[in-house]
Amino acid sequence: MSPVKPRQSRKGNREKLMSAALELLAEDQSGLSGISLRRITKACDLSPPAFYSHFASMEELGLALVSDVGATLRALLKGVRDADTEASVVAASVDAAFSYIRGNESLFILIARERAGSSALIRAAIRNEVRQIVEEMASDFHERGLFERFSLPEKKAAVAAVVSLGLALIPDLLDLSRDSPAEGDALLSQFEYQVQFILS
Amino acid sequence: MSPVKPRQSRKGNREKLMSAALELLAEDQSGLSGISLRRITKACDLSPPAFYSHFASMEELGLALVSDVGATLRALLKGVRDADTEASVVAASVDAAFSYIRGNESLFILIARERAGSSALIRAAIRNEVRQIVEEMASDFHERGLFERFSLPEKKAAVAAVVSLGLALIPDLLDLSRDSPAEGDALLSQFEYQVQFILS
DNA sequence: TGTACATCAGTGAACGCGCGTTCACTGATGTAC
DNA sequence: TGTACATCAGTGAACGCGCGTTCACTGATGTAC
Repeated sequence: MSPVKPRQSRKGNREKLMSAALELLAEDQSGLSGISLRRITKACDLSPPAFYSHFASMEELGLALVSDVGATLRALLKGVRDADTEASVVAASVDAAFSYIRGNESLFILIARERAGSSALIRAAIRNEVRQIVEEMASDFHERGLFERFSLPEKKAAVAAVVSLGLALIPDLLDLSRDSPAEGDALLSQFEYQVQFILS
Repeated sequence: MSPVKPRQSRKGNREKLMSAALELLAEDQSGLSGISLRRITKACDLSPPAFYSHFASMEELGLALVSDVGATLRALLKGVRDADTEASVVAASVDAAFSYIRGNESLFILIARERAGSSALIRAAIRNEVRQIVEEMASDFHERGLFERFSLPEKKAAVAAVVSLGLALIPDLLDLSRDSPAEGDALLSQFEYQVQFILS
């Protein structure tokens, strides 16, 4: 009966802010520049100024999110690369990446959207994460003698192409499969064609 | 000496609004959701409410811009397809598209950014323009007997891949070549590799 | 273990700002007579 | 050609709103004694 006193807790609020931002990002479909500091703090039951105890700006929060996603995705892809025929590596990577995407849509909405988004710093951070993933995969293939018909720079170009196509696929996939799963499937099978073309 | 009376002119203001929006979009790098109705009208020496004489909302202006860019680009690519060997068609299309991009950066910043942007309607419109371009090019190749090792759906997938990679290239190219032309060139030559891979 | 203290993540109130949108209006433009 | 008129793209003033950010402050938390 007494009015609820919201009792300030001081643990894990940085993480709460980050995941609230991700949720808002997915709910709205507005990009980082469309969700406000005030909405994020409200979603965490914090006062607006509390934000500044953890981040100097929304951009800094965005950078933190990008670095999280990059680390997670890199770990995921590394784990999947123990297959040792070309076909199985490709299939496993694509499968893993996409099932992860399905389960963590909001992370990828962030990446896909901010890759061409409004903050130059965030664009650069995403570019770096992607480049890192591409370099790791290409070197890995190189060392393990896969795709030997490609030189190392060719391997990088090929992996970069697949990753870029995959990223570009995300917004379309989310949009289309919302009201027509069939169109989503068509998109996916077109993607499979494209991967085949690239990896000869 | 007398204070300038801004004399309302009633001609071509719709177009002025559209090109002011494009300019702001390129100056800022903030996406459609980052430029305001008020800034657009101010750039045209119009009062804010004048906007509503031409568009019901910013989104409607965005749709008009997308349709303009699509029409222009389609015309451009059609003009370039009279080359009749595979290599020359590819080279001419890539050249034409990229020199056009260099000269009309703001149009492509719009497309590249709003492709994954905040308005579902605009994303759908861009998807349609891109799809149309892809279909036209693929059918055209088909009729003229180019790339016969590909079936029609394969041709579409291949063209779609090239276009998608090209669009994804734009923000990176603009960002990187700003302070390091060398990196921009590296990106372009990687793109050439990728086009070769896809078209076997 | 208990107490004093420093730290610093939290608070609410307040600010000025630019925003989209409405309203009643004005006067330039093109058309009909 | 000149005049009366309808249309409708323009105007300035006003609105309420959510925003980021500042400020002086409070009180939970962990550490040193």
